[in-house]
Amino acid sequence: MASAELSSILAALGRDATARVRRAIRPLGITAHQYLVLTQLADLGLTSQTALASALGLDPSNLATTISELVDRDLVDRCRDDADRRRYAVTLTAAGTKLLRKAHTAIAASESDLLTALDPGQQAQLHTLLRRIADGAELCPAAGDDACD
Amino acid sequence: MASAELSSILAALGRDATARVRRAIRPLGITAHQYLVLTQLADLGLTSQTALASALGLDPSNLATTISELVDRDLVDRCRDDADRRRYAVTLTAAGTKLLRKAHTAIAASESDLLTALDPGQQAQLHTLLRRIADGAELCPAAGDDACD
DNA sequence: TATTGTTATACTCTATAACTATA
DNA sequence: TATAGTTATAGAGTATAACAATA
Repeated sequence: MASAELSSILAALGRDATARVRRAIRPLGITAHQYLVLTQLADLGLTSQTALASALGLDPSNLATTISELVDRDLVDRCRDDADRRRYAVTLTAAGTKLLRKAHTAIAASESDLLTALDPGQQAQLHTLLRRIADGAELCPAAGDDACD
Repeated sequence: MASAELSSILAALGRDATARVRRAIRPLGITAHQYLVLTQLADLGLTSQTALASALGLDPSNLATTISELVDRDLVDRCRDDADRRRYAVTLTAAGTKLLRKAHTAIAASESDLLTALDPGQQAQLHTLLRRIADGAELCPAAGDDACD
């Protein structure tokens, strides 16, 4: 990775990070996609699937599948939005919240060796820079409407 | 991506970066994997497949497939290492070098909007931090032996 | 016995198009 | 006509195990 573009470095580190996440959460019985959705739901509270998809950079068609899996396992709740009945309103269940907490712990433990190369100040700096790119690039915040029940 | 671990942010940005690379090089008729291998070969000169695999963080079994595809298209050259005949010695061909140059150009053009969120100083900083992680984490440099012909 | 690389296979992820239903 | 979501499908990427050849 000697003289690569930013895209290539990000792609390589991203692949490594994804593999790390996958290994860490495998004992919990969820995939990386499922974990991503749970995390995003925890952040956004209640949202539509389109909002979720664009926030995560996933294709809506794939998100539909992932959410169905999570609903089947009672980790998320999906019901029609009364204000716009095309939409679904999606939220975490108590079980989903609980499992997500376990996942966070497992992942945090697994990334410690990633961070040993940086001192705390550098870690914070990196976090800030990455977030700035993520926010600026294409991840639209997307507002969650109300509804459900 | 409000309150996520470093792994999650890296995974998300990595996915985006991979998609960006894929779109950029699609007109050239190569996959992201193939591009990665070409890039790495340009950096390392002549190497074994094991060295390549560990440098890229790819599984050797998948690398075998990718390299075969590249050999079929005459973008890389693969022949047995005389010093250790288990090994292959892999290099870029002239055609591979040429195609790689086009790919670099296409990718550089496609990542400009990624970088608008950061000023030049921050871009350099980010590059440094990511490289430090990449070097420290698990990407072993791997020495390329001599051989071929 | 350990290492280099291959093949086969199963699973996950990505991307597209065609579709339903609501607006 | 446009938007939210679904289904189906094909292609790309990831992971594992079993194997051949060489060291």
